[in-house]
Amino acid sequence: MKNLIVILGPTGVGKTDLSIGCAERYGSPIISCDSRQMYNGMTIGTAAPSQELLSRVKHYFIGNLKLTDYYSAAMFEEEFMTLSSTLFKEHDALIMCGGSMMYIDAVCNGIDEIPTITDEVRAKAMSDYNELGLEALCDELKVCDPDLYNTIDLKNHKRVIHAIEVCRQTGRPFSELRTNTKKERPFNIIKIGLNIERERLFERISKRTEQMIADGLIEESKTLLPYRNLNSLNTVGYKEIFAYFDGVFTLDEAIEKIKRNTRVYAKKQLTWFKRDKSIAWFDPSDVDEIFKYIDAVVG
RNA sequence: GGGCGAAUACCAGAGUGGCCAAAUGGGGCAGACUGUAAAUCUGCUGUCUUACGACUUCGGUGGUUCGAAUCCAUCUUCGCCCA
Repeated sequence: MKNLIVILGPTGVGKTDLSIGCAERYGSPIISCDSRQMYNGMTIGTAAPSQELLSRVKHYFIGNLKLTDYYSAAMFEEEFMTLSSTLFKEHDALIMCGGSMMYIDAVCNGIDEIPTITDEVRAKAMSDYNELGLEALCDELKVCDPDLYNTIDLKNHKRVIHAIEVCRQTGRPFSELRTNTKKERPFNIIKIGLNIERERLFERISKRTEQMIADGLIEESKTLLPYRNLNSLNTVGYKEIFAYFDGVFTLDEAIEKIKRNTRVYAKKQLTWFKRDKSIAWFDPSDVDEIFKYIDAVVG
């Protein structure tokens, strides 16, 4: 049986360093699982692996998308499955590393088959939301998918809009498309969760943010400014700098906001991961212990 | 030395006799999550494990009042003004 070693954890905990060590030990490339590092041109702000690391170990899904590309967890699942089936021919173990919770789950558990929404349906739903309001969409959902209406977070417009899009496009209730089943994978999954004391994590986040500024985050943001309205740039690190360009924040304020929003993101990641009982947690500095744990499974 | 103004929960800041454990924002904490997820959304945030409940708060002290964060006296600190 092949093994997928998943290295996950909150942002800034030290996943990249460990992934390099693991990759070299198990002779695997690294399959990144980071929804923002996939975009080309966002390297400083997303703390993407350095050029040096990239040349040392083969990485997938780093800078492979254009800022304008549409992408989703389901697409990642599909691409991952294709890629891994190829790579497993030559490797017994593969390393996947990243903190995008939903992408990790899409790979490990699968995600239901839902048609990609067409531009027309999407635009119509968006304009309905803007003109008629969230309540109107909720009313529509109540009729076309009562089950979902009763369980969905009706205050979360993104979810409601998407539900409406699916119902309209398929002519069927969104909830019917949800199978609630975990997909079988042709490989074992070993989840290594990395975490450290919160205070230390926040300290690292703070330092890393300062480093990003020193490394040229502002210059990088300048080149990305024309794309600021794209979803890819709705990303911690860039939006705050854009606000600084706008004069909304001073630079210091923007930096503080980045640190704070990164902390919030890290906490959100931990909230998500906490639910997953299949994760084995380690301190990233306990490398020997981590290797021991993986060796016991991989053999 | 004299005059005026301010003091509110972690911070900022509303409230100027009962509807006030006290608006709002920030921050903090917790949570949700099946298609742009580093997104989006929710709850809690004086104490009492839970409260439709109880108890302690609005610089200190003392008073007025059935009732005070709100009124009076006085003290302390801070800011401004006249010396």
